[in-house]
Amino acid sequence: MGAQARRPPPRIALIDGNSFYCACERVLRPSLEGRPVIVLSNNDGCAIARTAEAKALGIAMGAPWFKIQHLEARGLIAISANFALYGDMSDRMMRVIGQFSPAQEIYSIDESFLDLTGLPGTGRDIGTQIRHRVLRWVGIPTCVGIGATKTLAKLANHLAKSLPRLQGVCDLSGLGRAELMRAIRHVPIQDVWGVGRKLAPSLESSGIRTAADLALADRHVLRRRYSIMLAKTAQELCGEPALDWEDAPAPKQQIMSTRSFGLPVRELAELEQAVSLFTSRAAEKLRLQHSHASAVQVYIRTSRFKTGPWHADSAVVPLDSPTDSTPTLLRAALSGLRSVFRPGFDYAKAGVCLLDVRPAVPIAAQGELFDFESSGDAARSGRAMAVVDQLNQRFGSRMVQVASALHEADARWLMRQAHRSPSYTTVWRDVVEVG
DNA sequence: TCTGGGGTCCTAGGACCC
DNA sequence: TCTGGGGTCCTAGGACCC
Repeated sequence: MGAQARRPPPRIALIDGNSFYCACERVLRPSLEGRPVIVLSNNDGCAIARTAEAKALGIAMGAPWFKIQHLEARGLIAISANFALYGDMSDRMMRVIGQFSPAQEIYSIDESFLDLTGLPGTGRDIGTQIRHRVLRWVGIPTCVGIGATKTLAKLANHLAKSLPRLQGVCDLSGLGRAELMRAIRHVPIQDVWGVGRKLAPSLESSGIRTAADLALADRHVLRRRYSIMLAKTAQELCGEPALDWEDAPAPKQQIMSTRSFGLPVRELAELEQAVSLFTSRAAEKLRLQHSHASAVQVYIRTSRFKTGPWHADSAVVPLDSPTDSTPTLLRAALSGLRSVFRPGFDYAKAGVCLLDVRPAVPIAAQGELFDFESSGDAARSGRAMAVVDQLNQRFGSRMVQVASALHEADARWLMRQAHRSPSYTTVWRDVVEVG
């Protein structure tokens, strides 16, 4: 028990970028500093990131662009999303954060957990150092929340963001139970990680209105009336870990590629083009993680927002054996598409989802026993796919495509990106000019 | 004209078996 | 043939996350 008692208390940090996508744009265009900026989703549909100045204009997360466009007159700057840039900036930021601890879990493009347990220095000191280094080396402003569990780290991060006097760092680790409850008793229940827009009203009607209320609620009742996840959240809010630590990202179990269209699509031929492109993108992701899929799902749908004839359907096409071959996946996707397509509708969106994704096993160990001929095909197909992926990586992502996807420039269904900024860090011809 | 995309996990319910 | 219970597996759908 003696050794046990001296073990340092758990200390988990959550570091995330403030208005991350906007911050990435600002790194390369310093003139955006101090101005209201938003980043628009694919298709310039809605706001998916907002600077503090944009929030001050009253712009909500997810606000449709056509409803807020008039704010351009008041200085609002809108930028079409550039996910290649954000991914690149994310890699740099995560590497710098990873210098502070050997145990890092990258949770999303702009969020990273870091295990600070046993490291020298107070949480506040380490958090402040992280913020300064990321800002100086990468140019991204961050906030740091620290707690005994992941859920408390998330909550502390939320406090660090909302209380200016904390200067971007909030450390809830090392607090006694009573102090901890005092610290979280003003946090509304809907701000707790794992409580969303459906759960919040339901909990409120049972008298659970704050994070502290949830922490103190009866876990058996939570388990019975809601779910095991909510019971775990309550446990974590008390400082008792209930969620696992994931050092390496688990391979995806499903892989999607889907887009809304820039213009309504009526013709099967155009949908085939789009579905072909989505399938080849998804297949690339599949091969990147060295996996095979056993089924392909295709879906199409008309607009959720327009009145008029409505149609949405999806089909799952099982494959004879798991594969990563674009042509095989494509045949399945297109047959699925033909089975759900109905003429006479204005389709607004389509998507492809690879299902039952598992790590690839050696060709000899899969498929039909004694099926030498198809094994040979699989080997040839594997080599061809590797060449296609190499060419695409080297010369640009659409260099080599299945013929039915055609050239993007010919596709009228492609998304709008009216506010696109150059891909400074990822495309040579866009490398920033000094001026 | 104009409302994102990509994921995970849990649960309920049905099919099937003994 | 009917009834019942217990168990597993699978799938669809919901809720949540960023």
